[in-house]
Amino acid sequence: MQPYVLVVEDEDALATLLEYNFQKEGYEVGMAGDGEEALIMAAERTPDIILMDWMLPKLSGVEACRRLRRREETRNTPVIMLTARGDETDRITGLDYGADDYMVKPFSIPELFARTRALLRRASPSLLEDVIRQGDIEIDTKAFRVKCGDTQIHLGPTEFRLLDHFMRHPGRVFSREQLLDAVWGRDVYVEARTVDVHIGRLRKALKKNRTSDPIRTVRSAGYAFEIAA
Amino acid sequence: MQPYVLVVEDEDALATLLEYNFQKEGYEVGMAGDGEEALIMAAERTPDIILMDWMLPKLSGVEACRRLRRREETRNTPVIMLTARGDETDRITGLDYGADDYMVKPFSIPELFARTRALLRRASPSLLEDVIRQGDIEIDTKAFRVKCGDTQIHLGPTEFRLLDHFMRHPGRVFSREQLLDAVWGRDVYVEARTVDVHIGRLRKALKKNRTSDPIRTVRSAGYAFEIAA
DNA sequence: TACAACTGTCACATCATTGTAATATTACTG
DNA sequence: CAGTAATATTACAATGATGTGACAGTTGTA
Repeated sequence: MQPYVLVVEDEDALATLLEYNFQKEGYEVGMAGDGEEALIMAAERTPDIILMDWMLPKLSGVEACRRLRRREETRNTPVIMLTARGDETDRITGLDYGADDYMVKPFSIPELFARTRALLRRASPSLLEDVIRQGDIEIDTKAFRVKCGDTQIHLGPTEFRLLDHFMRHPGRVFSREQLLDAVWGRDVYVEARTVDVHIGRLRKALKKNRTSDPIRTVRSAGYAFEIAA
Repeated sequence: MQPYVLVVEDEDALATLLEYNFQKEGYEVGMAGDGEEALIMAAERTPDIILMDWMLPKLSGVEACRRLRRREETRNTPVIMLTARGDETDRITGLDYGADDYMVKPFSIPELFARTRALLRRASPSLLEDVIRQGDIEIDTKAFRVKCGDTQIHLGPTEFRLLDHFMRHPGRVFSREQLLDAVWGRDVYVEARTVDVHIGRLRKALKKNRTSDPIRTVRSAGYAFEIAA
């Protein structure tokens, strides 16, 4: 689905500019104003990529970066540093503080997009993919279409997101709670059993054009998506 | 048709920037990192235009350019040279090495677009055609005319721009907000639901001469344009 | 000024989607 | 094989999103 970018920037004008542009570009955007907040937000929901100011209140960008690297979930999350001209340029260019790329302010937004995409492509290619295929099932996230074999099938929004999530993580088992988080959203209060119903709806929709069921029920654990080999 | 542009640039940052911007502008983009690769890629698929760095590994831009000129397919392919300030400026201005235009880094992307279009217009005008066709629907963006089958139909300005935007991005789903941005303009304050009304008007106008509705409603996501296959 | 074309907004009808609870079915345990 | 826990299925009411007609304001033109 949409990549989730965490923007850590204390300067309001730039923060708003980045938020606006990344949203427009189709990213989900989280905003943090200082290093501590950044760590908290990154813990709540692992970002797909992080843009971090070099100079931050409370906890500098470099230090925040280091701490992110110590956590399992964010160990490999790409980080782009945003630096003002002159911020210890030597060390920055060395990229030896744990960031994956850096940009010197003022920078061009398109170039930032370009680098963001480059890093995302490396770290989680499936996020940038518009068309995902698993066996004979294919979804186009730009066109919101699902093909099973060579016939289109129709899914409701929730079923579509559910299938999208499954197809980006084939084989992996997700608990109902994980699915609620990933597909419904963090702050949505919905019964866990509701997942069953949507799984059922998705299965029904897919069943029309195929014999085998690509969704495996893992008793007392959750569900997984896999195309029989 | 999308023009196919071959970008030959070894500096990663610039290469990515160019790739990104040209894709965004609606070009198909091929990337090569040095002169040899450029020749191979140009042989595989003849580009409509080439952007070539002056200084390249293995085979300089000038030499690559000469060799392209020797091949039948690429003899008349326009080439824009990208030069760093100071790269033998005298000769470059002479354009006696076979390129059709040149730009000195750092250059502005919009200007590069402008020159690219200018060269394309000269070399293969049909690529910049003002007429867009999808199935039996055809619009002439210069003359502001719309044909459905072989009868003219009349659209208001907003509906025309809406259709124009849809036809340039067939299949893709746009949210109301994206449509407002693209069709109404970024800083126009208009209710999102207004899009619905114009979609309705566009549908009504198109319906007169065709049975199927080319605009697909994607619930909770937006609208997409597509001609049934 | 009167008129026509166009636009944006609202109100209301309609329909798809959703979450839940109730019920049926299945898989595991001993 | 019975008993139990977990999952599947169904039905349904509430919700939310979309389609549509009407209307008033605007603009440009005869």
